[in-house]
Amino acid sequence: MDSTQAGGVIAYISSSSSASSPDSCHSDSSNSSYQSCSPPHTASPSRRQGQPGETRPVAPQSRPPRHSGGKARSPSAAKSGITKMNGLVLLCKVCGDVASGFHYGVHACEGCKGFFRRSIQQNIQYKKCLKNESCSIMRINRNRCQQCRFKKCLLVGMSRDAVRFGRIPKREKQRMLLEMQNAMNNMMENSHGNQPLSVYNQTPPLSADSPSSRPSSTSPQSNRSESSPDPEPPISMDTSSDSSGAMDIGEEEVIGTVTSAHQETFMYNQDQVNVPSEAPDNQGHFTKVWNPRVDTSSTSNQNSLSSCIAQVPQGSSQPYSSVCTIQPACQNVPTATYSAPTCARANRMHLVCPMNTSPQVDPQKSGHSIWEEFSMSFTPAVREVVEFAKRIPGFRDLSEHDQVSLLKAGTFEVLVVRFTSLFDVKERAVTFLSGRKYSVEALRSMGAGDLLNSMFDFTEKLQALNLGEEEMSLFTAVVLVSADRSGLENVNSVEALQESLIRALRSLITKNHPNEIAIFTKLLLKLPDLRSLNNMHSEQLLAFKVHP
Amino acid sequence: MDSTQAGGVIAYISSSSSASSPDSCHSDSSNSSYQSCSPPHTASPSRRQGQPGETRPVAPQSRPPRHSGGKARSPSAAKSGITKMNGLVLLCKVCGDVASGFHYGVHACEGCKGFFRRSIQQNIQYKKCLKNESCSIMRINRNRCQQCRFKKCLLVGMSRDAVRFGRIPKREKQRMLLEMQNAMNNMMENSHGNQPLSVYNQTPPLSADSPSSRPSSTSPQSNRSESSPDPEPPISMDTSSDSSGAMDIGEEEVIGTVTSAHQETFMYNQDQVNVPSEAPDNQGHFTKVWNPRVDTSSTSNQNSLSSCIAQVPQGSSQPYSSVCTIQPACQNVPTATYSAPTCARANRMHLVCPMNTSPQVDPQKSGHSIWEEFSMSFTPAVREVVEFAKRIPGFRDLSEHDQVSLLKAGTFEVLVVRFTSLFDVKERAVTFLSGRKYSVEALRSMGAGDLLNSMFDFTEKLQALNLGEEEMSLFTAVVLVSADRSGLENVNSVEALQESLIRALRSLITKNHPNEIAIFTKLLLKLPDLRSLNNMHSEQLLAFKVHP
DNA sequence: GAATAAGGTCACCAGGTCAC
DNA sequence: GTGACCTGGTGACCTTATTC
Ligand SMILES: [Zn+2]
Ligand SMILES: [Zn+2]
Ligand SMILES: [Zn+2]
Ligand SMILES: [Zn+2]
Repeated sequence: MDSTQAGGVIAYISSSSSASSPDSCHSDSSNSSYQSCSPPHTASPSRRQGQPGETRPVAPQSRPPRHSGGKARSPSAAKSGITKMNGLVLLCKVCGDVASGFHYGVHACEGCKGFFRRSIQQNIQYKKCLKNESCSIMRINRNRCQQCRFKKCLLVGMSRDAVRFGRIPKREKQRMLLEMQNAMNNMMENSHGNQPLSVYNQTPPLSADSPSSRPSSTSPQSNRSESSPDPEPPISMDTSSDSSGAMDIGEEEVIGTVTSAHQETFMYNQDQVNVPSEAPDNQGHFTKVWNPRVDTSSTSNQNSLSSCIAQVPQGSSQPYSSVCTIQPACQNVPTATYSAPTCARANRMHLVCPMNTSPQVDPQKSGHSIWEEFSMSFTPAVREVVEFAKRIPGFRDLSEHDQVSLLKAGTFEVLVVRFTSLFDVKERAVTFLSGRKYSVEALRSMGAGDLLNSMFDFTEKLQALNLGEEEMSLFTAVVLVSADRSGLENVNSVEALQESLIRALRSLITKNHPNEIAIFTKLLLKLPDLRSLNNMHSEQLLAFKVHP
Repeated sequence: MDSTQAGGVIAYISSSSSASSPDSCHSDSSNSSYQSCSPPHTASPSRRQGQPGETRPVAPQSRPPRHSGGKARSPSAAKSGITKMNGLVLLCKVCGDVASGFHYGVHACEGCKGFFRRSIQQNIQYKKCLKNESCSIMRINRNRCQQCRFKKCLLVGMSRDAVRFGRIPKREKQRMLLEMQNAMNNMMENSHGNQPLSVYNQTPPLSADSPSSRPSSTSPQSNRSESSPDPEPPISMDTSSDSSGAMDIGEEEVIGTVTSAHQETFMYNQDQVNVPSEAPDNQGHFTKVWNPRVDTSSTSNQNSLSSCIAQVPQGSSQPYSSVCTIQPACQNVPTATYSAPTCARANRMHLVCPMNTSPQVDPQKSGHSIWEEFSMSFTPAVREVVEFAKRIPGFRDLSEHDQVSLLKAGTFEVLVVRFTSLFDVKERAVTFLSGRKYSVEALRSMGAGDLLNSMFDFTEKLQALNLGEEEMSLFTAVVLVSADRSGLENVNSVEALQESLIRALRSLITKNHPNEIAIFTKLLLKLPDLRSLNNMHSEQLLAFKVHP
């Protein structure tokens, strides 16, 4: 977007004038009439500060397609003054960068101002445009074609005789304000409608200007970058540093315990992706059928959870709703898909869930039975999660209520993580319970929707981190204790538990990937993604229940 | 990454020889230490003065041409200008050689700059890599595989769109310096061991020496010298040292830019909680209705938004729905509360939203008008968020679609963070638009539900971290780019952007709270909480719309 | 005197050159 | 082809002039 060319108007800035409350803005700042807080140490002597927007890039990695790189910052307006009116930041009418004032008759950035000055001072004749003399002029490409830039300057009205000296006449200021208001109102009006983007390119409200505006052109694009693309500088600071280095004794234990808990309660993991050619319906009830291995370790778990958790799978439909969907039903074949309940390819709503037996619905079955079957299919996995939770050091010390709450809220997220191995990123396919593998496209055509896509994306990114077993285990534990906390009785203890697990995870990663501590950060950033998946899932499930 | 070359910064150069200290090279005025030194005797006859190495007329002190003599630098950079800051030599991000400047968006050496230029000019198709397309690119072998070299260029972010002309903004420079120093210190401290670039430098083990020493810098940190124009005589010696590591230059800029963007686009902050006793209607359109105080500042904002974002908010109704709720309507009084729509204390559903004018509903109004009024009330704040987003370095480089998507998904979260100051944790009360403060209990009795509680909890935790303005700003930016990604066109660019912001945030926190890096982790863990709040909010909003 | 813009300065770069 | 060097800009800041 970059709206760039918008006419001159633009950007909202804040200006608070009243300073009533001292507190926050500590910065010094101040000049009243201008904006609010200013940057902290501004030392600059005589300038007003305010930094304009600059944009800078920094982009980490790039993707080749469009050059990734980065974009660049916006230059102008640096700190000096940016012109604004009541909080509005004006943009350069030529290139869309932040304007530094009213130059040669139009609001323009320092760059365009200088460019225009030079152009008229020395009677420069720029060399001909290499294209059609209609290059778009935006901040990032304004230096690519002088002829077109100059043309644009003239087009928007820059002229030596359009200069205005001295302070802005009050009257004019008022008029401007008014215009802006109108523009804004318009904006809002249309905004009622919906189409997001369309509006986007349309014009600038602002009056007159924007002559040239073509649609704006070209494309937005590009990405930024500047500096740091790399995955992380060798040393660098970072999170890990805080720990002093050495790993805490307790941490080792936590790591070990969590890891074995994970391994012993997770049977659907990678190695089993050997498609079992057949494996017809497997579950009868659930347990018995689904997996032999449950026994030993899994089965026996009942302890504290048993009481609590036992209920999870069983009781209120709630548990299901919060947890359910994802799940491969049988031990070797995970499944995965997801579709919007609304799809109804098959003439009937159907949850194309990755953990389902199959993405298709048997038209014969009644809605109720489908739902039931579906619910049961993931029960085993849910139980595994519960078992896993119980073995997380400290988890059982939480109140039963909180244990249940966390499980209700977090099981789905844990399952998503656990089933990472079930998604074949390379082939972009997912294996279902039936043992069949379906390509994402196929699933989409069957009605799978956003959730599936999102899960795929998530899985892909997670797999890309190439975590080891221990890391996966710890991460899984973190995911669980980081589940939604609303309704918890004792948030603090959960937080404490979370902290210890996080610490262990960090140490582990620091140890295993000394040069890529960013992995830790990336993992933490997966948490919000999981939360989103959880929500999408809940919504679909709800819809599914309503319209089976 | 391979080579690791630290991200750009780094290597201290030794110039022992006396000659000039790097500083000396500096030019006058700014003392910033970043400059480029140029070759000694410049042979070129006619140049404009400003050339590097030369003495400039005006400058207070002329800098003697430093000349090479003694420095031993590695290869390239010989005489030409090497960019350095206080003795730190920047390295090419592609090959690790000494960088000659910031080219195509990244610090690069002359070789890589030229190589990249040729690559993009003629649309060169290099022949396929003979190995795995993963050749490491270092100074000594950079010419061995063109395909991989070009790939590396793109990877580190070189792009025509990332070009930056003109001088480096002072403020950024300063920041950069500071960070470098810090980074260096850190590096020294912890790492003994690794030294990436060791190669280049000789090294000094560093320590203590003050590298840059001299006027400014002696110690790591601090001091910016803003004004002093180089008090120092040209000579001196300097620095040598090595090191590496370090923060990327871009980070400083990112921090500065985001911080000012935040400050300048946030008017509802703290200080304004002064209740405006009156403030009659000022605006004529919606504005008028919703809140008197909107006037001036708020009203006028149309600009940028209008153009750019105008579009953002506008499009689908979505924006509102996804964003809406939280908001103080007027510029000085924030409001905040939230209730479950389901409550219906007043006999009618009502969204007790913190950003609403009041927790109560006027029984006279129609559901529709209430909804409308409500929607409008937060318009200004939403607009501010949009404006803020636009100024996040790199945000505008995303596709329009993705910009809109992120804003739709993340505005609510950003607002929750922004309005942290509106919640009075001590008294457990929230101020509404009307200027009245309501205790949580009162709100609950009016129907506020879980969302309010959760928001309160969130706010409390966030406030407890005691973040400074810069940190809050960066965090806010991170929140936005970490919004739900489903539906994005180009997840990778968003991710890259997120990474750069995260990196900046981490550096900032590391700098400000060297002993509490856990703060960084805690902040990241706030993201899933925000996601949950967002979902609760959406649900309520949906319910509200369905049953106004 | 404060605000505000034209112009000047000069730190910095994209590109072009041309010995290797 | 490569990359050290130049040339021709570019634009962040600053100084000076003008107007309210
Ligand atoms: Zn411009
Ligand atoms: Zn052109
Ligand atoms: Zn290089
Ligand atoms: Zn190669």
